[in-house]
Amino acid sequence: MADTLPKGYEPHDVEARWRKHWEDDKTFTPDPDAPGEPYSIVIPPPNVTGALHIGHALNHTLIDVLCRHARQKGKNVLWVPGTDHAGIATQNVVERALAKEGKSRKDLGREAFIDRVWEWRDEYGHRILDQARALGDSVDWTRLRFTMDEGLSAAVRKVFVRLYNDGLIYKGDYIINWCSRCHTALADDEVEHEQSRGKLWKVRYLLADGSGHITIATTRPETIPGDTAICVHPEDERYAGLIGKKAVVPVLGREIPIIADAYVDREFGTGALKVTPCHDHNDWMLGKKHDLVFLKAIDENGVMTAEAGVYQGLAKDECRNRIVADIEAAGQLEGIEELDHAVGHCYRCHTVVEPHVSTQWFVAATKMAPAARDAVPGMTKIFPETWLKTYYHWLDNIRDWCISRQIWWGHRIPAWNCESCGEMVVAEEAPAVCPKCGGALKQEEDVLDTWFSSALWPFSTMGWPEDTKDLRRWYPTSVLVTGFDILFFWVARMMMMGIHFMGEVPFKDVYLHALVRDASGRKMSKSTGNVIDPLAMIDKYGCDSLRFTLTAFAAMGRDIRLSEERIEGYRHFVNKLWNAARFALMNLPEEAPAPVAPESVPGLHHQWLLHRLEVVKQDMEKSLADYRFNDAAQLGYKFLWNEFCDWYLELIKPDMQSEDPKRKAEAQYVLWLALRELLVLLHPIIPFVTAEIWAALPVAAGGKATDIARELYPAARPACYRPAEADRMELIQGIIVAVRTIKAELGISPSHKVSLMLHPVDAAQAELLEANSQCMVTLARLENLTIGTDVHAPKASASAVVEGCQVIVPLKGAVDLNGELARLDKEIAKLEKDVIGVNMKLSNESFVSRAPADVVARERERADKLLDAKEKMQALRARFAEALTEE
RNA sequence: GGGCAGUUAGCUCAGUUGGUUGAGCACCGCCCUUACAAGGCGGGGGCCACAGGUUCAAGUCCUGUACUGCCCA
Repeated sequence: MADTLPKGYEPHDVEARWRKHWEDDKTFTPDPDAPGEPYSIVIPPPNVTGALHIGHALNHTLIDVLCRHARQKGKNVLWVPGTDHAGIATQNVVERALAKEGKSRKDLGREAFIDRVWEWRDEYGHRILDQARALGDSVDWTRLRFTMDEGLSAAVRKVFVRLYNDGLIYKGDYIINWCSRCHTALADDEVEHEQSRGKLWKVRYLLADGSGHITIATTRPETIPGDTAICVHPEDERYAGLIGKKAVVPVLGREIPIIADAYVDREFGTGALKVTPCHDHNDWMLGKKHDLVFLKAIDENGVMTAEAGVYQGLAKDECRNRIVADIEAAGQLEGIEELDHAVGHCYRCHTVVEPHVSTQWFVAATKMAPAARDAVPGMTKIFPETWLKTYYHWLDNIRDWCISRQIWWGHRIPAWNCESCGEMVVAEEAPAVCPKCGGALKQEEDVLDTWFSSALWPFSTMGWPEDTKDLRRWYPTSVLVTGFDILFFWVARMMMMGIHFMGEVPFKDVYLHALVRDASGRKMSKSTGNVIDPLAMIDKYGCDSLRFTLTAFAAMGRDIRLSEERIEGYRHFVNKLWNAARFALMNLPEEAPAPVAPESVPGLHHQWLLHRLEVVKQDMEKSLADYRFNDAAQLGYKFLWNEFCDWYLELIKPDMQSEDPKRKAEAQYVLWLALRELLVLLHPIIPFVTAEIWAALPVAAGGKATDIARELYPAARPACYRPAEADRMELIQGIIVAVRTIKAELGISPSHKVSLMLHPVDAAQAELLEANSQCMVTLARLENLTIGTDVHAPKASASAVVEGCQVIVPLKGAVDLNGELARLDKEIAKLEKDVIGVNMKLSNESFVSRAPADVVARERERADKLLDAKEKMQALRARFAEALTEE
């Protein structure tokens, strides 16, 4: 058996083999008719053009941990994989490819272009999915979905038509965010505001009656040709006399009214605001309110329109330069100030976004938001809770959602306009002719926002609008796991759609994880060059190392600072497990050891280990139930390393060498049992290495190795929960550590065998020590051990006190006696400090009378122990000092 | 400008209802003890950002200050 596992863990082949096995075997394809409580998660669909980044790795790891654990709990688990079509991003990619051929999409025409995008999708669109496979995602690949699939597209059309008929979708002229590079409208939250240094120009507008001027401040002088009013605060005394007068737009010469509105911030600039209703969101609102003229001065390409007069045809930036120069020449430029202000950028291409008036389609989010709001936290809980306020704030201030995009790749809006009578028909399938006049129909050119189809993801992936088994079984989903950055884009919108169409929230829990940053806390980005590529990490350190690292750092509500060293560090953990398994295999029989009742195995070390295992089983389950991933990882880490490896494996070595077949068989059985359960506990986090070890462990004669991915979480074994035995074991461990410390601090080689004398507090302790003398001899490396209340410490002895038991190591040979004296003094000083601290508490009248009785009792007990230890140490020191002076 | 986090060992972070501050890495000793040197054993290192308050008791609850980060306008 010993040679079945190589000395160091080699993840490469192991991972490849298990990935293939799980997919071929359809291990993660659930049957809706199978028993078990349903548990489902839909993957946050990655962008089909994307490449797997570390954020995906975190997201998928956490979901996978939950899914694998849910399976272990006997649940019927569905994890749906898929991608979204990423309208703007994908179109950009294909347009760039076309540009290399010297063509534009217009050259191809709509249909040919869309065919071309599909070709691209078929060729490259599976890249990110293949990358996800590398992570070990336990998704059901047979249920793979894409937002442009026929079924999901039908769902989009149905939703659109129903919302339209319910008055929740409408078409109209509004000011929207326009990306002149992507050439499309964007939703409010698709605009990223960035702080940047700009200028504030102060410009004089002459009054039409020649009585003077009013000075406004603007950050965007190129919009001056679109001005249709000047607005001041109604209570601003500086301008009180000007309200109702007319001002003249510089250079253009148009007369515009001076109006008053409390919206104006008197402190900002000059307190006088120029109003450009077509080119600013707030000005749009003022324009509507005051019934102003709407003048479009900049077109959708960022070029000045005819309204801009002499500036017509100029790019807006060029216009800015020219108009500022002209104003200055006219003597109307009063000054220029530096100003930090937020500028909106397109979240896809980072071009500066232009507010723009145009005809668009909108979802009446204002009407749908309240239901989504009220469902939290009653129906859906958000973890961590700190995001609750943000969720509410966004929904409370939501504006209608602009869903039309002026691109071709996506779900084309299912609305047709009659070319004869102008009638508009909204329908799931294309009508043949105009139902009103029989005229020819033409479909809307625009497509829908990708997030519109993503919002349906929790039910469209399960087959809606058909009434499918999957939907009945798995909707609503159990939890949505995603980054907080798409709380609005996605989570809130799924809530609105789920509630409206399914009558039920789309998920019971939402777990928002943090962003992965680099070691110095910066966001990872290609341009900064600080990205950590998960695939490269997997290649280098193994998938389990990466997964364990991400899980161990996934503390709630905190960003993860990741560096390669961390992943490398956790590779050691994976290797540690591997080597523990190698040890087990070397010491286990060919076939599974004969079962014994674990609760009746003699041997304090077995009882201790089994007890600890019970505690860890419980704690880990609790951690995962609370989405405390880092705790779960930590529990596994410490148990494996600091208890199972550091102590238990060492403690059973003598058992394995034993001549007593019963003793050896018992140890083999407990080892086998505990290791198997430990593997199951760790499996959700590190699936590959645990699967490999599991398969290598001996099975009962004639039995076949099973797949750990199908194993159930180990059931509780209450009879093995024995805290009293664990405490006793800890005493033995304490004595072993005390001897090791004495050796280390006195410069005695660890391998040098010393004598040990133990003076126990009472007969019970004496008995316990006797019964466990062998493990002390082995682990503390003793040449002999004397136990008894009558042991007489030689004067020249190093000593310690553990749980009242005096630990005495007689010193001989060239040992640094002064060193021991210093060591004792240090120990005594420490004890003294603690004694004083506890006594201060206990002598405090109000502590004794007001603190709970159990707390006071605990402090009393502690005080007794400390005092006892201190007195014993002082006595031992006194003897030792005598020895020193005799020399 | 509004809101939300964070500030604990040299570094990165845990610390769930208030009840002796923990871990990993780094550091310093000593060890090739036949699972693992990607290892073992031992050790040092923290007035928990600052100032108040509540309490018998505060890293933990409250108020304020400073700095850092994020979101929204």
